[in-house]
Amino acid sequence: MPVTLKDIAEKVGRSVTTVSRALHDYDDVSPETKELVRRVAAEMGFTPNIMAQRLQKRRTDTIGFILPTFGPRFSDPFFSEFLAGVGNTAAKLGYDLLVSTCPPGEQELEFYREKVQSYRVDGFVIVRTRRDDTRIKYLSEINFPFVAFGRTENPAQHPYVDEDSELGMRLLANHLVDLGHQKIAFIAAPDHLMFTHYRLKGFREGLLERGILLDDSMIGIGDLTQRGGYAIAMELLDRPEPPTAIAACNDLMALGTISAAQEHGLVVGQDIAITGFDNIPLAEHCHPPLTTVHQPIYQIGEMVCEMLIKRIRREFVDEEQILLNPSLVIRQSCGGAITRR
Amino acid sequence: MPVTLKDIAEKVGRSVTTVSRALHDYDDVSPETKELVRRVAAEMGFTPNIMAQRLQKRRTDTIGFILPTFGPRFSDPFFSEFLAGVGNTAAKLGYDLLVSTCPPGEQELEFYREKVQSYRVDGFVIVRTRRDDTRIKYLSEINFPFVAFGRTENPAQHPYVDEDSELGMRLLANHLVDLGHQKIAFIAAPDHLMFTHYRLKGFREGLLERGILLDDSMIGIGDLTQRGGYAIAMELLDRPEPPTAIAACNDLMALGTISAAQEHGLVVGQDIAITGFDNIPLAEHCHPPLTTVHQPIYQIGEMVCEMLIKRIRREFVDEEQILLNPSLVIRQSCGGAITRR
DNA sequence: AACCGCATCCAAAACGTTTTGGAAACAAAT
DNA sequence: ATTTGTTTCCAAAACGTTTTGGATGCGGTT
Repeated sequence: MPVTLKDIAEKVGRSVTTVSRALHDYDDVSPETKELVRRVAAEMGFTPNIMAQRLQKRRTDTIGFILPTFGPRFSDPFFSEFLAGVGNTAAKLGYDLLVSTCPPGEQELEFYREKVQSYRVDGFVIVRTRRDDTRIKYLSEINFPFVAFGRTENPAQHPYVDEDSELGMRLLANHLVDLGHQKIAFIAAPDHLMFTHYRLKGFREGLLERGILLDDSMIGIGDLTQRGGYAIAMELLDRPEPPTAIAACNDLMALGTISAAQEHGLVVGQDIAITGFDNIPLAEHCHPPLTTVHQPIYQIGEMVCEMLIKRIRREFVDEEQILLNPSLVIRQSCGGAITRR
Repeated sequence: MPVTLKDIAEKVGRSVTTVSRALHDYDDVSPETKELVRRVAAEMGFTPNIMAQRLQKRRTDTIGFILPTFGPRFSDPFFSEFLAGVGNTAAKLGYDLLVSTCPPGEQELEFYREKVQSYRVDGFVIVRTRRDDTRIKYLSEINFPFVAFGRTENPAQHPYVDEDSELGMRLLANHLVDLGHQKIAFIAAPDHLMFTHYRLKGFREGLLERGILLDDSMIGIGDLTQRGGYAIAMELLDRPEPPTAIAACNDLMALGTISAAQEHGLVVGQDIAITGFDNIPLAEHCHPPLTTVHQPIYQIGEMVCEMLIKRIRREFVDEEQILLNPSLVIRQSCGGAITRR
C-alpha cells in the first residue's frame, strides 16, 4: 500500500538507486532529475520505511530508557520530568525513545542484554545509579554507548551528568545548625543508591563542620516515597526526645514528613524544620513551601540525552563527566531561627 | 560481529531456512535438527535481528504514546503512572513502547502522520481526549489502530477506556451540599478537554439535584497544575463573599487550592472544604488528606494497552468501550458537616 | 584517433529475517 | 512398477533501503 522507492523509480523512469541518491542530494544526480524525483516523491506521499533504513544502516536511531522501578504504583515526579527532557531532546535530534520499566535486580541485566543483542537501541540512558552498578559495568565491558544520571563507585570512569548533592546537603546541614537546631534527624534511602549515599555523607559532614555529630539512631531508611517518609517521621516524632529538624533525602519523603508533623500538631517551619531535596514542582506549592536543594531535572535529562547521542555518533564530547553545582532553595518549611523547645 | 541465522546454518550444516524454522518450532524439521539448532544457537548467543524481522513482517511490534504536553516543566503524576501501566503491559505482551511529547496543536497531527507513514508504530495510545479530537478523527479515517483513555464527542464510536467522571462529580457535589455548603466554587480546566467537560457537567448537575445553581462567576478555568489551582483559589478567596467549598477538577489543582486556603489562614476541612479528582498518591499524604474521586490510572493504562494490542493483532475484543464506575474517597479536606460562617 | 575527465546513471549486492513452493528420499499401498 | 504419502530439507524471493563498483556518453585534449 505505501509508496516505495521502486514506485517512484517506475514513475520517473529512473532506477531505484538514482531515486534514493536524488532524495539524499548526492551530487551524481542531475539537478533536473533531483527536482523531478523530489516532486514526484512529495506528490505520491513517500516516506521512507524506517525499518528498511535501520536494517541497512545497522543502527536503530533509538535510545533506551529502562525505569528501575518497583511495583505498579510508582509515581515519582522525578521520572516524568526527566523523561520529558530526554524525550524532547531525542526527538529534536531525530531519535526515538524506547521506554520500559524493570525492577532492579537479577533480571534487569537480562533486559539490557536482550535489547543490546537484538539491535533494539543504539544506546542507553541510565538513572538511579548504584554504588556498585552492574548495568554500568556490563555496558562498559561490551563498550556499548550509555550516559548516566549519577556517578558510581566503579573506578573506571564513565560518562555522566550529576549534581553535587554532597555539597548541597552540606550547605543544608550548615543552614539548619545556623538556625539553632541541635537534635537533627535524617531520612535516608537504601545506601546502595549512589545519590542517597552522597546526600547522607554531605549531611553528616555539614553537621560536623558546625560541631554536631549525626546520631545513627536519628537516621531512618526510607523508600523515597511520601508514604515511606511519613512512616519514618511518625516514628521519629513519637520518641521521647523528638528532633527539632528533619532532613529528608528527597522531596517526596519530606512531604510525607510534613504530613506526619502536622498530624502531631506541629506547625512546620515554626515548631519543627523540615527539608527535602530535588525541588520538584510540588515543593513550591505545598504548605508550608518546602526548603530544598534545587536539581534541574529537565535540563539534566536534556544534557544526558545530548551527550549520549554525541557518543553514539562518535562526535566529540568536550566534557564526559559533568558535575553541577546545587543551589539551596530556602522556603518556609525550615522557618527562621529556632526559639522554642 | 553478532551471530546471524547464516552463521548457525553454516555451523550445523543446514540451510538458513531450516534454522529459522527449527527455531520457530515448525513441524517440518526433525526433532534432532531442532535440538541441534537450538543448542548451537544458544551456544553462539544468537538473538534475532529485530529490524530484519520487522521489515520482513511489515510490523513494528511497537506502540506509540505521544504525550500532549506543554512546555518543559510538566510533572503530572498522572502521566508517570499511566505510562507505567502501559509500558509494563506492552513489555509483557512483547511490544516496545515509543514515547514522545508534542504540545497539542497544529504540528501534533504531523507527528502522528509521520509515525504512521514511516511504519514506526503499529498503534497508538491516546490520552487527554478533546471534545473534537483531530487525532482520533485522523486515525479513524485511515483505519489505524488506537485506543483512547477518554471519550470524544465524535459520533463515530472509537475504542476507549474511561471513567464516568460525570457521575463521580455528581456524587461529590451531592456530598458537599449534604455537608451544608451553599456557596460553592468549581475550578475547571479548558472546556475542550473532554474530561473537564464531563466533570463540570456532573458537578453542575449534582448541585442542581440538591436545588443549588452553580453560579458562573464561581467557576474558574485552571491549567491543571498546582500553581494554576493556587492562583484561581487565591482570587476566589479574596472576594467579599468567598466560597465555603471549592471543588477542583483534578487533584493537582486541589493541592494548590489547599495552599491558597492555608495562606488565607483557613483550616482546611473545617473552615473550608476542598476536593479534587484522580486520587493521585499525593492526595492521601497531603495535609489534610484530600477528598477526591478515585481513578485507577495504572490499571486503566494496562487496560488501554491490552485492548490496543488485541486490536493490532485482530483478536476478538469483547468490550470496545469501557466505562468504569468512580468511587468517592472521603478524607479530611472536606471535613464533617459545616457549622461556622 | 586515442585518451582523459566529467556528468549522469544503474545493476547488483548487501542488511537478516520469513515465506513460498517445491525437491529428495524413502516407505507403504496399489 | 507405479503411485501415494510422509518426512525432512532447501533455493530463491521478498521486505525496502543504501552502497559498491562500475557503465555510458560526451566534450575537450593531445
